Amino acid sequence: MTDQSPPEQPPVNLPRLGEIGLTNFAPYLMNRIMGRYNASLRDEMAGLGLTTPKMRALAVLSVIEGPLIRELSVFSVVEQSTLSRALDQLATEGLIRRETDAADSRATRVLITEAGRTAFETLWPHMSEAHSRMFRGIPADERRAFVGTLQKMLANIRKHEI
Amino acid sequence: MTDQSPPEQPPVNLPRLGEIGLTNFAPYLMNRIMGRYNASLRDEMAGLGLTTPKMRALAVLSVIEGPLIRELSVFSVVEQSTLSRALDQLATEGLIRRETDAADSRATRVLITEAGRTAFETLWPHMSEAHSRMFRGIPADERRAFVGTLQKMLANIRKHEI
DNA sequence: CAGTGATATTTGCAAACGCATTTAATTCTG
DNA sequence: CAGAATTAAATGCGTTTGCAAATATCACTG
Repeated sequence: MTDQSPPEQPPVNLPRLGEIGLTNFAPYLMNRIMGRYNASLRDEMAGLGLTTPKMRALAVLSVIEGPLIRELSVFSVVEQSTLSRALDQLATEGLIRRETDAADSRATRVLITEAGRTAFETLWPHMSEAHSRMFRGIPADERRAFVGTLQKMLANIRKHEI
Repeated sequence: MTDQSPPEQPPVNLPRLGEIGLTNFAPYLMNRIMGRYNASLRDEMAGLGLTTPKMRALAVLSVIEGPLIRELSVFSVVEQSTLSRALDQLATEGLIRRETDAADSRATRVLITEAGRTAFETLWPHMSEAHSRMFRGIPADERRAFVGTLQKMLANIRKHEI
């Protein structure tokens, strides 16, 4: 696998990570912030018998009605086989139910149950609080700009996604 | 542990996630973007025999000289026991070496080797490219503002950290 | 419309993970 | 300064993860 046609970039010297500095490198900062955010929710989730994949599925399902599992996998950022097993558990606990798609019997749609909504609503205040903590002291217009940039970034990376 | 003095917020009705909308909720967007970013690096890393924790450790070590394992755990956003085992592998492969701290013989400092630097430098162009892709079409001043906000956010959540 | 290739989901399995505990060393306290 | 409490790192162990393969269904092609 020899790289036989380098796109347009001439072999310029890339700035090194050390020159940029860790704390100026957006992916590093984002990983670090999200690591903390996710960790801060884990305790709360554990108390509700939820894991990160289960919680993410519930969160998406609280907003999107009856997606296919493959779609849910993208939206919830959970690998599909992991999601499949998370859904097994959620179904056993009565928080979601699976329903074969009417038009394509290979496909499965996922529906949140009332119990599922309730579970997510129990968790939501904690997510909301973690969110507020993260943005503490950051003015509304800066928050808006930040989210706007995130949306552009998502558009950039989802080119070949859903 | 009863919350005995709610800060300033009266028990207002929290806006629901559905009202905010997934794609306006920063943590969701950040998780989704970083999920893609990390996944896009995984193939490259696999080819080099690296996993996410190993890569993160190397990345930090390429910038920070000889941190304690506990510090490296925070900087690299890898759980300490996971990091301990990742370092075992990196040491076996000759990419880092551990050195007992001179002043405290409980503690261990981690040093990157030349081979480690080389390995990271092989990966760096791909990280850099994933970074560029993420920010494609976003002007420099918007990027700067974005990173500025991230830095504030990190400061908010690291209150009780390093 | 049989056969080949794609697509949706699940499952087998080995590796990775993270919590809790252990081991080792340091610091604090009376 | 002995003993208790704390801190750093490693390890035991059950669970989770994610890749690859299997299963089931659908779409396309000659």
